[in-house]
Amino acid sequence: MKALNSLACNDSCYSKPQSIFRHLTSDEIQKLLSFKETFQFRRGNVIYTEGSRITGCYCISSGIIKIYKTGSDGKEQIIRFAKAAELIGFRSVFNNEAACTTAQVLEDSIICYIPGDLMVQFVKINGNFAMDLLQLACKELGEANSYITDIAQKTVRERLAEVLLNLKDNFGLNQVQVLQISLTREELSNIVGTATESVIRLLSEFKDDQIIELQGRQIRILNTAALTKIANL
Amino acid sequence: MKALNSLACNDSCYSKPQSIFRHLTSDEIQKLLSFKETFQFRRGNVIYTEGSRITGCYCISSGIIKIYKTGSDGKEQIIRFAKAAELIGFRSVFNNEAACTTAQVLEDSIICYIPGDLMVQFVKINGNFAMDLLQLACKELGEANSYITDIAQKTVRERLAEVLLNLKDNFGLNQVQVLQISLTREELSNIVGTATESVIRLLSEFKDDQIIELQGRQIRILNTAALTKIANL
DNA sequence: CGTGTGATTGACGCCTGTCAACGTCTGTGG
DNA sequence: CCACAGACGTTGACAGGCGTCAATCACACG
Repeated sequence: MKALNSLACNDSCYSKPQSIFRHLTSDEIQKLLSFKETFQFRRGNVIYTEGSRITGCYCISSGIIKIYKTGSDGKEQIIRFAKAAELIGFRSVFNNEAACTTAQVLEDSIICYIPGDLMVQFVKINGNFAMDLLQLACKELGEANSYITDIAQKTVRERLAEVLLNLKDNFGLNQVQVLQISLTREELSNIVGTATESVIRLLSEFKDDQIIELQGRQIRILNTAALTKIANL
Repeated sequence: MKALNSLACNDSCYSKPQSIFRHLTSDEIQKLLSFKETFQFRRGNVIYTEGSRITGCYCISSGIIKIYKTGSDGKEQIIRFAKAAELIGFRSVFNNEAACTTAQVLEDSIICYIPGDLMVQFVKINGNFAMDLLQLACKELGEANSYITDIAQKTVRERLAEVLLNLKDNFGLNQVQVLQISLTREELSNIVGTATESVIRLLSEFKDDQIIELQGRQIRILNTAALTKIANL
């Protein structure tokens, strides 16, 4: 992890229309700029660890982060990913609790740290910002609820298909239909909630059925419709 | 469902220290009182249905509500319960989306309806209220994340033990250690995320091991320590 | 008393987790 | 330049947890 001059963070944190900070006034933006710190992280770096106290939120300027919980037997469960312009760590800040997840860098990232008391201050004085944060929390809550239902009721096969579709929606495909996120088989299994071997076997089946192509960690999606059908959406 | 004179709702909605409305000013409380409507619901009544538009939140004055999602094969997945002084429906209101869950009455309830635009208005003008709501959403988010990890990684046996412990913490035991919430075996299975028959078999095993006693839907918890051990917490 | 809902038990088999062995690739150090 | 270690991926064997189907029982209610 390396501290950077704040200017190194492009303005994706606060000026883009989908930014969580879009409703701050220009005075508040100035304050944000003067307090935030920008860091560079490399693959594998841990931003915060489950159980640790965190004193602020992190806004992703670039890169990809995985957010996971560690189960009682030590196995990771990936809860979600975060990419550019997304905010992480706010749950612990607002609840004033230790982090309940670990945030680890999947692809080299530039990340802005925003002190928690500043976030709280903005919530209290800027109703529109409060609404945006509330909406963000509620959006994640809705996604979590769907996730619970899926994991509880669907087979591993269905869930893997759904995960591939979600990754496609979140990270897109390149010109040759390859998923624009690189995950190990183990990480895939930690999203689906299954054993690594099961993921490998199912991916092979999908390949045999010409639904996907595999080349190391590159996954080329050939037949979205088939995946949708398998996912039982 | 029967409309009641507002006075029929005791003041648990807004005056108790743990109420979500505890930080409203007296002016705002007056406004809340003039806009809220109070209804009586009976077991089985549906407060709102997945997919429907809801125009406000509901604050439980008394009774117990189950919140569930319906999976693609029609099976219910119970996400959580709500009891006195708890707020439901706020996710849809703030995100301005259709409800993603169904709320159904388990035990006869008195419930206050609060128009959504009033909630939004309070969030925007009262920073402390906004913080409380944000904390509520974040608290549920943290619980949902734990739930995801448990369902993904634990066995049905572990999850059932954990569910019994959670029910004990949420609804308590009476003088003779009987859980103070009455659920069908199917509802239990819809929390755990398993088949009804599996719940029945595991409950019988717990009974054989003298961990619980069963009498119809009454579950008497004899050995909390054993449950904790089984739950692998 | 018939009907319906919920609870229970047994039989059966498949999905899926676990264990083990082996192959592949990359980076490191001698 | 090669050997080796270590991480990751793959495949096979195997068992058992758990879902499904079916039959029966218990109980409440009109």
